[in-house]
Amino acid sequence: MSGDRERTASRLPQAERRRQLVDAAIAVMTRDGVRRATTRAIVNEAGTSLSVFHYCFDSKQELLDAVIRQLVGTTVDLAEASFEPGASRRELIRSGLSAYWDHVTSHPLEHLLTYELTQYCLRTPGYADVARHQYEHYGLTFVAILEALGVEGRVPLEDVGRYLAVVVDGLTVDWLARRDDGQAQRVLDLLGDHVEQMLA
Amino acid sequence: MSGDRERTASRLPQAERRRQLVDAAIAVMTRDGVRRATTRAIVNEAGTSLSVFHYCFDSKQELLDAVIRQLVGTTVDLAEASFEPGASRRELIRSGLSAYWDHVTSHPLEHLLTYELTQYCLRTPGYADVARHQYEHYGLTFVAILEALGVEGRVPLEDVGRYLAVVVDGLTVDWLARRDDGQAQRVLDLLGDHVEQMLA
DNA sequence: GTCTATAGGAAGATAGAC
DNA sequence: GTCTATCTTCCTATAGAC
Repeated sequence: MSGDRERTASRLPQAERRRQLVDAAIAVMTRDGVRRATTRAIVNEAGTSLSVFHYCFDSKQELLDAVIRQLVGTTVDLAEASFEPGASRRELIRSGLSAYWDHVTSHPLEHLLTYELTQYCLRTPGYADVARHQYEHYGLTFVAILEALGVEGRVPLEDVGRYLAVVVDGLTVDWLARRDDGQAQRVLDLLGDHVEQMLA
Repeated sequence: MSGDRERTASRLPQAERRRQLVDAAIAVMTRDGVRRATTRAIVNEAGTSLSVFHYCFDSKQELLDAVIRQLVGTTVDLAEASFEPGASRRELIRSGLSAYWDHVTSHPLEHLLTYELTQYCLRTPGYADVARHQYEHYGLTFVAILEALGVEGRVPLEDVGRYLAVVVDGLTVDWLARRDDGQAQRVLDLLGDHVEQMLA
């Protein structure tokens, strides 16, 4: 009897509560921004109370750590999932950039959130390394994709991958501010050209 | 008598107090981040009191408006000042990028602040247009520089300028997070190559 | 494990004397 | 114009009953 999972929306195991609160935090942060993601707003989103929160997390900082850990991996996975091997190299890079860009334009607030968290880390003592690793990952992910394609050009892949990451990142910020789809597409086309040249 | 400017560090004209408070706000925001720039921290930096603050500004939001207005122009001016006409086109673009990059690496917190303010605008209802204009300016500034150089290539200058702005912006974020001077330089070199190609 | 109630502090903004 | 003192609100975190 005592081992039964009671699904009465209360008395959940701690691990599950933590997941629930992390998801709620991400939902609030995505929708309203980091600034407005107070513990009250988060527990309200999760449908629990302040004391449940502090039963699962010692502090808000501890929740933020969990949120960042969960989110940093997401963008990397997205990039990897966007570049499916298959067609010619030229087509592959274009379709990969296109798939990635579709995600940006259809989930703008999620991408805005990653920038907010990056800056939070850059402004919070002891969190600079988190931002560093995050951006290290971005570049290395593109390098890994290029390696998986078996390409090799006159420019070191390390730099081509970084170049890709930098342009995509800069274009995302620009698009979030201006929402100019047409010019974003033209910049992506130019980027595709340049990547191809570097790999030629 | 009554018209004399008394320089006793108090009883300054309102306009001067406002400038003083805006400068103090920028100093605090640059050093400690937007999050920690409370009105108390700002008036402390300026050496005044809370009531002086609210005598000059109706609200903190009004101060923020003044701060943003003052800062948006700065980056634009910086880009324009970096690209001095003179040498050959190739040399000019490289030296311009180099001068701009010198400013980024020697004033990292100032550039970090501009990103913080952009995100603040993107997350604050009614301020989306401020971020839009800010990024509009960045691209147009590079376009104006290219036009002043008298160049004209197969790619529309509008897109080349935007491409420049996007890459420089993305690279700045990347460098703020990773501080990899060597790779930043290599990305800038690649950017120089690509710009040249677009103008060829 | 979850609840209500509250401590304790920091934020933006204001009042009124000088 | 500037001062000290205070109001109000909202935050994170805790206490203690159930």
